[in-house]
Amino acid sequence: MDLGSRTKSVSVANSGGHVLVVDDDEPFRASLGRLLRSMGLQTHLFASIADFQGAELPDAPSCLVLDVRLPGQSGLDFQKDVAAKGIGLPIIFITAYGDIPMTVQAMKRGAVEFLAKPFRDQDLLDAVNLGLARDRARREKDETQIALRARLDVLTPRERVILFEVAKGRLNKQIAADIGIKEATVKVHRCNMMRKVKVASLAELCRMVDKLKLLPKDSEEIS
Amino acid sequence: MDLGSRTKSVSVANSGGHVLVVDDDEPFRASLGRLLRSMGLQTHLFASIADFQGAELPDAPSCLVLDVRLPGQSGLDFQKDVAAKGIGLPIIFITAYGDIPMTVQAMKRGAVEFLAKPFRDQDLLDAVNLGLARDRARREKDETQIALRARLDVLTPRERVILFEVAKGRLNKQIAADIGIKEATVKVHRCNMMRKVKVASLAELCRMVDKLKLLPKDSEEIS
DNA sequence: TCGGGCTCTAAACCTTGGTTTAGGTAGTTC
DNA sequence: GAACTACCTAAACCAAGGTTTAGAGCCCGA
Repeated sequence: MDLGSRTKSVSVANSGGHVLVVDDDEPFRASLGRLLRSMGLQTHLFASIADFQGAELPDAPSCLVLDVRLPGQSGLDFQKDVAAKGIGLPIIFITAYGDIPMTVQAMKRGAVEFLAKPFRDQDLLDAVNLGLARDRARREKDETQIALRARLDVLTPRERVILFEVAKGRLNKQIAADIGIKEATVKVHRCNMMRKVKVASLAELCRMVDKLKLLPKDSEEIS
Repeated sequence: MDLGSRTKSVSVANSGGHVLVVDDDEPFRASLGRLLRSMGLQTHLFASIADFQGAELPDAPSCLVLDVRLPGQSGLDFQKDVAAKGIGLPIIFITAYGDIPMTVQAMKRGAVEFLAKPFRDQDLLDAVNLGLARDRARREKDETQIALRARLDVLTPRERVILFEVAKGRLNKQIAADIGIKEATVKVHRCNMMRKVKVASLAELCRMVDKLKLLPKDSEEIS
């Protein structure tokens, strides 16, 4: 990336977002910050991973622009840590001294982009857009999951049991026999459960439960 | 990869599979073939993409080992073609003259691995195993889809309509009003439909339909 | 053109689900 | 300990789903 001489011919298509930059090269970092801010993005600049870790993550769609070679921990190791911590922050790597194995490793672990310096401004902005789009999707999914769990939280233990049995397609009388109560009672629990989780049909209930179950799953689109 | 001097210390963990190698370097190609065959894999060696395209794809879990730089079409362009044709064959790239943008592009498009020559035999075998595993999963998914479609094929038009309405959670009487027939008739179609698609409960039906719907979707696991 | 097969239609009958009402028990608060 | 709350239990009644049987229309090959 050439410092200075930013042109307005580049474009972003997102509706705001935060970009977290970790790079120990101050002039480069500042230049990157100017570019990103000029596109209406909010920037958070860090000189090291330690600095980054000390900071609070914005509660908004974000992505991380990370130099591979950093003092202390390498960017690739940090990527692994971030993934292990369950923080699904999309990462864009930039590097002056990259090689192919490094690139492959980063991409395999889900990096959005791996850019070798020097790169075109637009390439970075495209990557940032893609990263922010992914983070938006991830955040949406997380929120959906939280909302689903909230709906389950209002259920009593019995109702919860019956929810899962019903979602499996078992009959009231089968459920009743399993847990040793009368079918009439199962019906009551079932009715209350359906009201509490706010579903009108068995079909809706099944879809709700299935969405809930595939929590660990995460489908990635390839551009 | 060093020609000759193959050791048995390398390992594969798959239960057979086909590896399609496209590389214009004959000695290298042959050496690769020996390595793969020594691990119990079936090999198909091609000197060019044209040769590969003339051949028939094995109807078994397979993966493609592709030199990036080939006479005529480049390996990367070929990857795009293969993907566009809907052939989900996992691709492992090998190259002597790779760079980072090339690597990133290949990985973004779903390549299993991108190996720079020289590489360790085990790295290639690991990649082949991963590729074969992915292809096995893909083939299984395809087969599931075909089986699901076969179950729908035995339905009459009316039954098909009612299947989707029922799976949406609509009541018999609502369906009846929509399509202008008596509720009694809907019940009959519904009953026949459930028997034909071999599901015992509405829950099963919903899951069947939902699996069917996410045909274009393909979740990729990151290693 | 006549039977045979397939589809759509529908009524009758039975099973299952859904809702209301209500009693019982345990824990909590005042 | 009385009142309150939350939960589990269950019967009674009504609504919806499931199954069987059967007739009407249609196309096709004998």
